[in-house]
Amino acid sequence: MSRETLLPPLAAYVMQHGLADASLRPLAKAAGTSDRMLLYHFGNKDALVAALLEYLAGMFADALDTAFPLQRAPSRRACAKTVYDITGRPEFAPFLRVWWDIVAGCSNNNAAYFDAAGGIMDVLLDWVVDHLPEGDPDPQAGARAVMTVIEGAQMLRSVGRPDVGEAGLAALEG
Amino acid sequence: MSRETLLPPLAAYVMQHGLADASLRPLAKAAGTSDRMLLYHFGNKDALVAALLEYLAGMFADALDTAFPLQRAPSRRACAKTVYDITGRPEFAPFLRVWWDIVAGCSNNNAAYFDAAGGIMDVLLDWVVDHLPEGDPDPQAGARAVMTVIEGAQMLRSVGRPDVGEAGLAALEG
DNA sequence: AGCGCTTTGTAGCACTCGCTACAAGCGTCG
DNA sequence: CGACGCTTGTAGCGAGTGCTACAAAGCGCT
Repeated sequence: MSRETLLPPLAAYVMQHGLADASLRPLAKAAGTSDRMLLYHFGNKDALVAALLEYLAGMFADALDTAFPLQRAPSRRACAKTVYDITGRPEFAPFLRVWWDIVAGCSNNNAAYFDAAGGIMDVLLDWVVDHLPEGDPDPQAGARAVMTVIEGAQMLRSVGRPDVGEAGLAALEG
Repeated sequence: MSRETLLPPLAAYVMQHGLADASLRPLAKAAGTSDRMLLYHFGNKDALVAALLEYLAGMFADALDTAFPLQRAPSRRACAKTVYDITGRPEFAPFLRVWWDIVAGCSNNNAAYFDAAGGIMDVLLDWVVDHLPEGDPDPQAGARAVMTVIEGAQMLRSVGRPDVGEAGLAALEG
């Protein structure tokens, strides 16, 4: 048993139950150990969560690449719509649940969450840049515009107002 | 002492400490009572939270109207930028902290949070409709586009990537 | 005054939380 | 073999959780 062995089942548990109320004993049970051992391997809960966040960010990046490989979108709007649709698929729901826990943690000034969130956004931003149309006049600005609309639409979908976000997606120019 | 007397100090406490880890005893202390009395007046914690969410939604609507009265924006983009700037002011930070707790709660299938979030989004949507330029060709669609970008930009600001969201705001057409 | 109702205080329940003290098992190496 | 260090189990601590049992105030009513 090591961190590397422990992280996958721990991440699976978090994806199913959310990050906010993941406590040591249930986590340990999910990974087939005891809270005692989690603390032995990670030091304390904060370090565990930090390791978990990093691992989950990697999982998210992999999942994105698997779900939507190399091809470029025909337009900014199409790129945004594609990401929106992909992340709306059931297999992405656990990621979003964790994501909103992370965002909430950021607003409560949790440094680890803040770092993780920034990293995840950077990964997603790069990913969008690489999937923008070939001839986009300003891929950096384009990716930012696309990201903003995607995230807004995802949030609105999460709170039960998908129509609002989808109208926002449709209004994206380019 | 009644619900109406209790709610303001309770809401103040939640705005300062977040909704996620607000427990009965600290809440009661903030309101000058005991956990025993909170349960007496509200029945149980879920009902307390539901009442609190409703009260906070009202506070948010009032705060919006106070911060940005009746005038209309010259463009959709300006309208979005104004809301973004207003909600970036320090006095709105507590609302956003609570807001992300609510969104996270929605992703965890908490019905009370879901209802509150939907209501708040509807209020904000109506507010945006009323502040769009006079001659907007399609205020409903416009407000939705504006909302999507605002929320995306707010989220990106909350996780430490304000530049991304602001580029998104700048790319809003109209 | 005495009754009944609403409001309040004290104390406690059973539980979970993160974390730790202590010791037993374990394989490795001298 | 024995001693050592890495890994693990058991048990528990002190604090906090939502909630409840019980009783005592305060109040208006007849």
